[in-house]
Amino acid sequence: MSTRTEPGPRQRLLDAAQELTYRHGMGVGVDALLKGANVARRSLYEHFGGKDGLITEVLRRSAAEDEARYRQTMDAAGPDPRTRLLAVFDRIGEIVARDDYRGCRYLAADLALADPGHPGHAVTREYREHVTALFTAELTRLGHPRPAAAAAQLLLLVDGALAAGATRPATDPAAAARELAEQVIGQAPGAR
Amino acid sequence: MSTRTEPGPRQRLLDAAQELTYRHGMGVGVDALLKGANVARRSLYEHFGGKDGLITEVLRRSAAEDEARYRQTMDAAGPDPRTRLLAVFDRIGEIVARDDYRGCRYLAADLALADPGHPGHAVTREYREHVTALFTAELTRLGHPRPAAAAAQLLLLVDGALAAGATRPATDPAAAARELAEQVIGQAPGAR
DNA sequence: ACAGCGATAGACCGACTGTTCTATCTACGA
DNA sequence: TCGTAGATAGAACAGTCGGTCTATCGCTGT
Repeated sequence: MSTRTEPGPRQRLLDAAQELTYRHGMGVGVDALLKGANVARRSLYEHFGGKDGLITEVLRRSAAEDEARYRQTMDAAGPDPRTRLLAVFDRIGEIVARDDYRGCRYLAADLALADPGHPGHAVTREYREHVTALFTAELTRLGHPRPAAAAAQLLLLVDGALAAGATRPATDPAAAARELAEQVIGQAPGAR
Repeated sequence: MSTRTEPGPRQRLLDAAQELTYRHGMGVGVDALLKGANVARRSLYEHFGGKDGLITEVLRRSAAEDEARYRQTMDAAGPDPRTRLLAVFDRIGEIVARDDYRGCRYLAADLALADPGHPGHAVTREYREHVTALFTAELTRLGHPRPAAAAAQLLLLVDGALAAGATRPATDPAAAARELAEQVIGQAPGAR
């Protein structure tokens, strides 16, 4: 088994690609990825079969990370579903406020990957389903009359906040989304 | 002056680029644009100075068209500001339902045009300001207590609906956004 | 009739795309 | 100690990118 050693080429490649594809879009050149990871050209094709394979793997890893972040954000907010859901929007507020925020990686990927058959699309689709399921679970626990529909509305607010955060960050879109989220959640029986 | 004649190379180029950049993203090649417009290579550089110039001009024209469409959608909905604003979301519902819908052109442009100094960004920014102003005007007429903030929320809902429409059209995101828009608008004194 | 202008077709450019290849180096296990 | 696997550097591939250039065609106004 791997004794804790310095990250191998595969790991370095994923790290570099994760950052570079976000910062400069999916159009970054292979050369830039290799230089960023300090990795030989051959290693890329050995480990991922090509640029598309690398991108897909990056999306997969990012999705897993972000999904985990959603969970831990909600867990850190305590047991109340209402608080847990609103914490997501507070978190988004922090994210879009960072000056290195460049928009939602998954939306950008879907818009940039022209080929509808690109395996990356399946990853982003699944990611959104997982997040929706996360929301739905909280809303169900809350006794919301339409948990699925409300979860879709929350995801729409997330999308909107992330998009608005990329194009007009000064307007604090996460706060605006949070207000609306309160109303979505507030339809539950225990509403104040 | 120009007697009504067949559209010249400049017009053809704009038309073709408007469609191709939307369908295939900003990454479409110059050759594809030329072939799509049936125009000589030289004409592009004569009229627009290069691909970036063409793209910027396409964004400018699209923005003017879409802004006009917002106005006419609202005008067709009658004089009541509430009805006029909600009509926007009904219209968005039709747009995202079309099977050739490929997402919001302006968001895609901002995400794809990596260089923050690209003149296209100024166009999209101005476009969003105009639409926001349109919303603000209606909300003000309605006596909304926070017309600017509410307009920002409506634009966030528009962004969210357009983004969701691109990634999961089956969920009827425009309807979900419309519900929330009603609540935004409903904060005005004349609320039912 | 002819000059001039706008458009056309298409060769050509260097730079860069993703990919394949050879050759060399290094570390680990038998 | 030697062989092998994995990594390295880098040449080379065909293809495409955006952009420049030459040459020719066709229309218009004088």
